[in-house]
Amino acid sequence: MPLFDKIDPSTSPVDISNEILGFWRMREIAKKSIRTSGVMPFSFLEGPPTANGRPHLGHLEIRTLKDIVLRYRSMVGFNISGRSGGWDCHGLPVEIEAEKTLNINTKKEIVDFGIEKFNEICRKSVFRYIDEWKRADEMLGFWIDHSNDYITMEKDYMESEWWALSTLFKENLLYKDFKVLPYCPRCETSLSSHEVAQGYKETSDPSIYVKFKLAGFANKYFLVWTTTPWTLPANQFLAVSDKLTYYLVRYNDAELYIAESRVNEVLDGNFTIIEKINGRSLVGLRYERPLPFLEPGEDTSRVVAADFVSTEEGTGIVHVAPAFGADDFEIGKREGAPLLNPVDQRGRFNHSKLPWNGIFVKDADAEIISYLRKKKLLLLSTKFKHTYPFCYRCKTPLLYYPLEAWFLRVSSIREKLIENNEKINWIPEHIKHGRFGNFLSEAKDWSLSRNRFWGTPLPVWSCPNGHFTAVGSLEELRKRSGRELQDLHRPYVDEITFPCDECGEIMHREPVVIDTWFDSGSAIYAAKHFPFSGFKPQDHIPVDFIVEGIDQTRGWFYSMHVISSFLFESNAYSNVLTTEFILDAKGKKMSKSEGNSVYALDALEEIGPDVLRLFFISGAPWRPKNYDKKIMAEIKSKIVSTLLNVYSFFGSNANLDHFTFDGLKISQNPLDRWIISRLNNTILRVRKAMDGYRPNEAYQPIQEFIDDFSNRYLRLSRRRFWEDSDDTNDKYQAYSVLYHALITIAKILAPITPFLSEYLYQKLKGPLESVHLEKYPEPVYSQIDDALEKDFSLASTIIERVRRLRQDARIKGRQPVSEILVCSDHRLPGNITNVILPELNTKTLKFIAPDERPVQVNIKLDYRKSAPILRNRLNAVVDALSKMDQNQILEKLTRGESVKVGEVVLPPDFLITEETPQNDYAMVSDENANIEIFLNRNFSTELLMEGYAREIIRRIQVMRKDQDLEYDDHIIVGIHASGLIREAISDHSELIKRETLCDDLIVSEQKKGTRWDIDGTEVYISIEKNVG
RNA sequence: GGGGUUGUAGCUUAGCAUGGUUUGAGCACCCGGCUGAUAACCGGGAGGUCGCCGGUUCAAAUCCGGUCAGCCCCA
Repeated sequence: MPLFDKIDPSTSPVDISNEILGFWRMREIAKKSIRTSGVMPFSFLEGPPTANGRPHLGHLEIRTLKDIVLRYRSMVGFNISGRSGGWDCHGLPVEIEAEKTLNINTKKEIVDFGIEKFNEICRKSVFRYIDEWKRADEMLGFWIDHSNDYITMEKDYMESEWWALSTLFKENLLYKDFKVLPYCPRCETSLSSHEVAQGYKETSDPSIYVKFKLAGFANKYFLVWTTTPWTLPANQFLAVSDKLTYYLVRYNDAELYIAESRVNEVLDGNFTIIEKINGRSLVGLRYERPLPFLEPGEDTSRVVAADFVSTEEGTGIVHVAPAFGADDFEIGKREGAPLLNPVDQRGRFNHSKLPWNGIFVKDADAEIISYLRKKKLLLLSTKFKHTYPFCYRCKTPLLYYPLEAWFLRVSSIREKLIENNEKINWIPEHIKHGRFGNFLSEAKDWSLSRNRFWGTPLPVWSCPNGHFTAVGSLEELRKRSGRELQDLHRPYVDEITFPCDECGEIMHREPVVIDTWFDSGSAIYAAKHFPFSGFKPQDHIPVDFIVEGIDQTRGWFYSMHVISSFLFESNAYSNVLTTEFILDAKGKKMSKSEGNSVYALDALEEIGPDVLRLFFISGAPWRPKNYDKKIMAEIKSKIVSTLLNVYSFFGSNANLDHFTFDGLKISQNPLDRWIISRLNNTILRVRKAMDGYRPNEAYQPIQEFIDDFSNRYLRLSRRRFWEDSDDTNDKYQAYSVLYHALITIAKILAPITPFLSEYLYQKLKGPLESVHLEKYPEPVYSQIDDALEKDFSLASTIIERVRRLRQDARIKGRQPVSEILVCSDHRLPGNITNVILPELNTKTLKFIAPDERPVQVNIKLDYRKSAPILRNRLNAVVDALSKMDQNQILEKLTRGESVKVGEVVLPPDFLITEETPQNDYAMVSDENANIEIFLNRNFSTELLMEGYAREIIRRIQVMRKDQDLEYDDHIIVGIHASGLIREAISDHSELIKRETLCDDLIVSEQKKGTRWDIDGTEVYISIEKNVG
């Protein structure tokens, strides 16, 4: 019974992962691995996805990085907490899906249908693809504990949020206010900045220049620009900048005020300047509103100063409608004007005095423009292309609309946010002070409430006298109302009322739900049901490590940071890794509509988890990656196949020799010492990368090691494993090194390619039940030998250069040569020379001093310098020069003396020296390594015959392979050949027999078997397995 | 319009915080070679104005300024 399984090196990575998946499941390795974790605490937090969409490649990347870091930390000896999943459940996107199912699209229809039933549909749709998510996690090898997931729509989770919200309310950090917010008139709700950001689109709007007549003047106007004519009925002020200069100009018989810097842009040349004044002087002037249908309130219709007035567009005079702009609203408030809002919540004019009553505001634009034209108050009307926000779900243009809403006073803790950000290790670094830091420094109050249905209800109750109470727990609710709630969602919570503490009136809940970003941002405490459980925030906040897509800088990264700063005065996480998108093979964004997106399960089934995981760390995760099948193939061949092949080589030979591993025995063989040194250096580099949360920096050292291991160490060591070596000790040591390196690379790779590593570990009969129960390899500094690694890099150079030499000299690699001479600063020790001798296929290799080099020096005239001076004496000098003693001239030249040639005296710089190898030698040099190599190209008949013998051996090996013989099958060979080759066969019959496991070599006269042509000689070879 | 980021061979990339020979590698391509593990390997060839312009310096892929292009975020 062989100890090490034979494997087919071309086994597909997908098959391997399937096999290992079964093994893990059967043995419950994941559980055991978590149980055997170390003692140092390390905490993680899963950013919760919404499972109403299918997982795709980008999710796999993020989950791979999570898994790599956690597996690594676990192997290094950390006790990981928070290794469970989480699901984000609430929000508009979920409601959209439910609306689609019901084929409805207004709030009224939802209410008519019934909030209870509607929310039930939402609840179900949230987990539509959860099985697919869990399947993808399993196939990817993401060891996350799904039995312990936190779910943001569960009672405990929501109760924790209630605690948080009531705490913030009591500290006056949660407040209700009337503000102008981006608002979707179709969905009838305000949108968060995050939601707005998703809906910007290029659009074309009217661009009109309107004349606002100065009160008390017949023909004097302010020229005002706007792209929203429908807001003009609600005009209450005009704003100018007191930092700008304005002109009063005469233009087409009217006098107009306009900013100096805009006059040429807006008016064609036919104007004359009447007056030049500072904006400050305009402040306080009164005007007549162009659409005077509505009562603007006392002390309005005058010019005010404002910072936001710019001269990049418009006229430097801005129309202010406080109801329809955030800046406008602030001015209205500042100037104490009553709010004038003639538009209802569905976006229609709702004032009977308006000619456009009942019309959707955007549709009224055209009519308003023609009204102004009729009144001769329109100077100019064109179209204007710009980006404008649309509702990301229903494509309706958003309005800025005054609403009552609940806010978190984020602006009040801006400093704290910035301070806490300093404690975070951002990877990549630039996000800290770039994208994230910039955002924090202008943090605005968080518009928290949504006038919707499927979300965490705001736990604030109010009474008719304007008193508010926030409820912080179910227990408190029970005490106040005497009722027990099983489900905190609407509509159940809406039914709960209780008397006001202050006035005794009945309190009703404020009928809003909260932004779902507050849900996910609450995960640090709500996932643990704080403060209703034993969870101690000081022990777990900040979380050590999170990783999500870079788009979360304004999403989850932000909401967690804000909430944690509010509630725990701490940063929420201390290390955060971000990822960029996975693009298609051509670098195009993946999208459903383009049909080029790749779903997680498809990729896992086609490519396999290990190759995908390697792909994700094959470059920086925070840079976009192209998902290209060619790259997958390269990764597979360079890493997966190579390792399988090394194992396959090891396994088959080790079995033949009945090898069992009994600890690493490093021989004096430099090859062994070298690869062990390389291995330890690799461990060092990989650990450094992993400790710094940069798994991508581990990729290259690992790949380089595997290359050295397979293509240098093993190639040069091969003979040690199969020859009936006299030195069984050396062979055993070689096996121990090969085994040790293999099992160590399996451990190094365990966090990265968990399946392949496990596969190798099992094949190698590792001591533990699973590689994932192992400790991560530690470098053994005494085994690192940098000088030796340098020697080997010189050895590699020599091998490469000699191959070049042979090629130039047309000497096959199989043909032994008598001598190779190397001239370099550094000489290799004899033991390393011996190692490379067979590879060079030379009888001797000598290191020589520069003066021992087999070169001859030719001294030549430098024509470029000498010809213009020697002119017609040139040929005579060249002739004389060639007849002189070259060595004598050389001596003079090295002393810097001139040389006399016949009658002519040549200064040293007229002569150039040129070295050429002596006749018998071919030469090559490598300037980088400062090395010259000479190969003696004379070879005796003896060497020639040895070469022929190797030609024969080679042919026989090919035939063995063609016949699928096992390594240890013995054969009988029959050969027909003539001439020198026939002689070579009989002279070297022992060599041929040994090399090919041939028991009997019969030289026959019959032309039997396969016909070969060796240097023009016909050779016939037949082989058969010796069964005897 | 503002901020961030990336730009090195057909593709994937290393080098860039600490400037220093001729920018290294892998894949793919062509020619040749090696091979009792290999879908592997080795040598050579072709392929780079290190996005572009300018500055600092004896010296710039690297530092500085500007600019162009892609991507992301914001308005």
